[in-house]
Amino acid sequence: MADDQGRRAHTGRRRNEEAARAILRAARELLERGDGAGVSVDAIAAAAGVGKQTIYRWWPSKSDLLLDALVEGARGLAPAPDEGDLGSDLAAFLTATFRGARDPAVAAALRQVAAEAQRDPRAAGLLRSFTEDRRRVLRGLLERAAARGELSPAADLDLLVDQAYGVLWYRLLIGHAPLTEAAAAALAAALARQATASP
Amino acid sequence: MADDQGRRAHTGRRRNEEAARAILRAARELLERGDGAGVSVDAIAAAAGVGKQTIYRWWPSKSDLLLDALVEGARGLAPAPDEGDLGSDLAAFLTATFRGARDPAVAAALRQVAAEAQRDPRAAGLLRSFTEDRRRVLRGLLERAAARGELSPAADLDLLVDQAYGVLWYRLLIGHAPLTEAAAAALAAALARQATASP
Amino acid sequence: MADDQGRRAHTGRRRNEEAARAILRAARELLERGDGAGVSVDAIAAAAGVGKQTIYRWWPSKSDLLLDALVEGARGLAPAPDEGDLGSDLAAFLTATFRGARDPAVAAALRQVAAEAQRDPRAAGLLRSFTEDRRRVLRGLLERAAARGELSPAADLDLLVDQAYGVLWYRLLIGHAPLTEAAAAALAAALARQATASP
Amino acid sequence: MADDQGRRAHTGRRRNEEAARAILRAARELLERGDGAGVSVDAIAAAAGVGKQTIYRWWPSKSDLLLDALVEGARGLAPAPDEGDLGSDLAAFLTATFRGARDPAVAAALRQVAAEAQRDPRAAGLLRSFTEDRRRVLRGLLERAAARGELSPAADLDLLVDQAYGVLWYRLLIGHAPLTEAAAAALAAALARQATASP
DNA sequence: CGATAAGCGAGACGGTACGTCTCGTCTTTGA
DNA sequence: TCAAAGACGAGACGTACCGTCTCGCTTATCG
Repeated sequence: MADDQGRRAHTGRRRNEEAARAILRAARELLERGDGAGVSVDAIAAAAGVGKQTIYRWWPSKSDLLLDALVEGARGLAPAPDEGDLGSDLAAFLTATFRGARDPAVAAALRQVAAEAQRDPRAAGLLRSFTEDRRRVLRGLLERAAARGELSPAADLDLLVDQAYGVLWYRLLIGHAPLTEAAAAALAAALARQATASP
Repeated sequence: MADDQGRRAHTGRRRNEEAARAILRAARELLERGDGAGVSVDAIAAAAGVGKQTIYRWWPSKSDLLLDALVEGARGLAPAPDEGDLGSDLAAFLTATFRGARDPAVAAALRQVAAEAQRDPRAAGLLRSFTEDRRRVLRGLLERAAARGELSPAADLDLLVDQAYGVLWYRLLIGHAPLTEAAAAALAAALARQATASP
Repeated sequence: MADDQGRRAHTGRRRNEEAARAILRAARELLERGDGAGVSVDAIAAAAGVGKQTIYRWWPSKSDLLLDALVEGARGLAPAPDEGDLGSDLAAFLTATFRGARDPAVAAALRQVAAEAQRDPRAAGLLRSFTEDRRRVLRGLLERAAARGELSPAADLDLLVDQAYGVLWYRLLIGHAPLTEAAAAALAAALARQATASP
Repeated sequence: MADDQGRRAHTGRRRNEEAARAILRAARELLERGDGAGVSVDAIAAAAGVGKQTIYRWWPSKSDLLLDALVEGARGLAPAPDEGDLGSDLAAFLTATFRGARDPAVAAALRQVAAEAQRDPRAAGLLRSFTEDRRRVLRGLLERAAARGELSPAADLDLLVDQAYGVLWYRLLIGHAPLTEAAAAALAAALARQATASP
């Protein structure tokens, strides 16, 4: 399906990065296409023109692959702006983050990985470290605002982070409301108000 | 596994409520026991001493069963207090809600159902309506506070609800932090501050 | 309501003999068709319109299935004649036996099972007991001749059996010469001569 | 596994005979060790401390390698004696042949190659020419006896050869009886009797 | 004597088949 | 007359091999 014209060149005993890329691309395409249908490893392998073992050589399980496909898609999504103002920084960050998660392939991958994580401890670990990383970025943004004295002393940074990503995941997984930019802006404003309000 | 001593009595052509209860009980036990291992319908049927068809007679799919097991466990958890004060109402509600979701069987069921919902549209619908119901309760609480004039005109009730349940689900599914009562209280205070702060 | 040509009727909790028959039939057809190509379980399942698990429910491994397909095909091949004369009894038996083994499906099954038996101890056991059974029939024929005093006292019945089946298997597996009826007759005559010759 | 002390010296652009020998040795060791388990090319390569390609450079397929390992082991086993007497010549030849095939590595190789031959036409061809060669030796022995006038005019030389090797292969592949020297002697005597008996 | 040719260990690659697992549907049979 | 028992079709999972390919190295041979 992916690259029909021309076989991939072998790379001998070295990992074939092109094959790895084809796998990730196929994974993302299938995630995007099949709406939550559940993507099979066989399908990914076939779409990438790859033996199944080549997938399992580099990714210990389907979850790892999906997470990588997701990270690939989410690359560069969260630059963590620093404009000197909590409100605008938050708005910029959450808007970008929501926009990234709105990408169909990214959204599908996030959802599938989250689903795997509920069954497979290994997937849970992967997802945990992925989210940990994202949390740290947002927390850094908040810490800079705190250092500038913008936040009320009562503000709980971790709880703020939980609220921001909580809304994201909640909407993503339940699907009761879209991840619009307006929603991101409203959430940013609300969190800024909460963080600056005196107790 | 479940009811060793004594066979269940047949009830003729009427639904055997005792069997249904045994199924739910077995489901909850397996959810609780198998830490995220993924519970199979066959396992539930065997544990309940029940034919698989008896399960599918009353629940159209595994997700429906798990959701019922969950609701069974969560029964009465959300009384939506009305004490006349936003802060204490929110604290009471969130504390009770977090406590309910902390129950191992309830947590496991929520996680499994959420996982199913990412693949199966039917499960997604079920989860959606389940959460919709919970959202409505919390929104009612907020609306009453608004009617009492406690909220800033800028407060976005739906967004507040998303923040509250977002934190719950986010912690539940990612597992980076526990659903303690302290967390519930802190969240309640933060949301109250946000809702009452002037823009 | 075993309706339209094609679908098999379910048999509920009982083994579906029709499905088993379809599996054996498909196995024999594929054995016959694919000249030694090696028949896959998936192919058999697909050809029989059956889930793979249904095969593995009744046959613990591919070898068992192939052996059954073979026995099915070889049914009634070895009536062990008793006409009161060693020469004609042997000729009749070997001719019938060779004719049976000349059937493409039977030959293919024999060869495949023999191949499996060289790797898989379980298959080896199966093949052993299959051949044991055939040996016993031929040995009975020889014993009756011995009881009639037709054999030299020096005749070694087991060795005669080994010679007869040895030629069969040797030709079958190496393929250097066909299992013609003339060959069976010549072998019968040679063995009779050997068995009756005085040391 | 094979050569622990010291790496093999490179031979530059010349074929490294030592590597070839290590491969054959590893193959024979694994055949002997793994009781019918089925020896993989990867395992042989690893045991010989050799790249897989080095195997495929010199042997076009696994069967070729196994057959070579076998021939290596069976070297000099079949001198085709000529003592001027059918009985003793046959006994000497069959005893030596059975003894050779009793060697665990030789037996395993013969069995594995025979197994391959049932699936792979190339392996079938190899096995065929290997057996053809052995047949010719035994047939030569018989022809000399015939030239000496020892055989009955009714004797069918090819059928005698088939019986001798048939018993060998039959016992080897089915495993119902061992390839003892006593069996070889008995077989030789029986075949001599058959060949000399008047019709 | 330096360039070149080939063998070598290593191991990734595309493929095929294996045997296991679970889902949701179906029918029989035991109480 | 139900419901337990469990077989069934479907299809994904992760593993084991096969025979091919390329890399980076080493050594003999040839210009």
